Amino acid sequence: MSEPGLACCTPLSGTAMSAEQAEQVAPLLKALADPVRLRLVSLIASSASGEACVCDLNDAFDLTQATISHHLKVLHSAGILDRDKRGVWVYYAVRPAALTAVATLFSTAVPA
Amino acid sequence: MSEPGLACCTPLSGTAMSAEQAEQVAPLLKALADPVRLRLVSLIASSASGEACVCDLNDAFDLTQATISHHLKVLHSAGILDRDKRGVWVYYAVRPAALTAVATLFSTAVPA
DNA sequence: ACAGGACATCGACGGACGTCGATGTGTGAA
DNA sequence: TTCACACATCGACGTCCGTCGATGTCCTGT
Repeated sequence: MSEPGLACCTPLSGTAMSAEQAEQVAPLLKALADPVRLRLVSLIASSASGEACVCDLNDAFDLTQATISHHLKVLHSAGILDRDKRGVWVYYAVRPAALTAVATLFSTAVPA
Repeated sequence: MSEPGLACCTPLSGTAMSAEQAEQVAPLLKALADPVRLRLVSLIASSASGEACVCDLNDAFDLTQATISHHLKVLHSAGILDRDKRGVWVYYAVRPAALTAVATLFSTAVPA
């Protein structure tokens, strides 16, 4: 780490994101930072009923059912998807609060 | 992959995100899906002049200068940060288009 | 009770990621 | 020219991630 001998530029004024806040938001972004999971969320969100069962999601990808189940588990654990077992089938729905949280984060981050 | 023998639910109507679009947006989110990089962007964005030099950013973390330089390179390669070498020091600035792209992505993804 | 289907879990594999110490590169001052 | 400094790059290490095949669990007909 460099010593604070001389000031070369502005001292980063204003209230930036705290370390705790960053550690809290990063997992949410990490869950979305995957092409497959991004398409999964998009597919579910663009569905007419706002939800989708795993059987349809499986057919939309050239991936194993185990892999899709894994991705859905990641999205569910991150609080992005709601899980609802109805009989034999399992329906996933997008939790709007999670996505709007990300949207507001980046819309308020840049004041321009 | 399951055979489309019987329709169990809605066929995922509406225009969802394409595979190419997902492959294009995912790296941008992956670059932001890290607590350190999130704080870096936040620090630069909340700076009074809208930019920050690496020397100040180094002091804000308990990490090696090599690690900070690596994170800045990732953010720069993803098109999130602009790099401007001015004499001995290097200044990084947030590219607003990248952040607003993410914001609009998630604000339009959920129609509610 | 039994069989079959829908989905989750497990264990394993290859590759990518975050971090570090060491070294390289370019700039300004003495 | 020589030195010190700011920053980038390199090589290496441990860990996490995406994907798979195999297996387990739960539900529903028959």
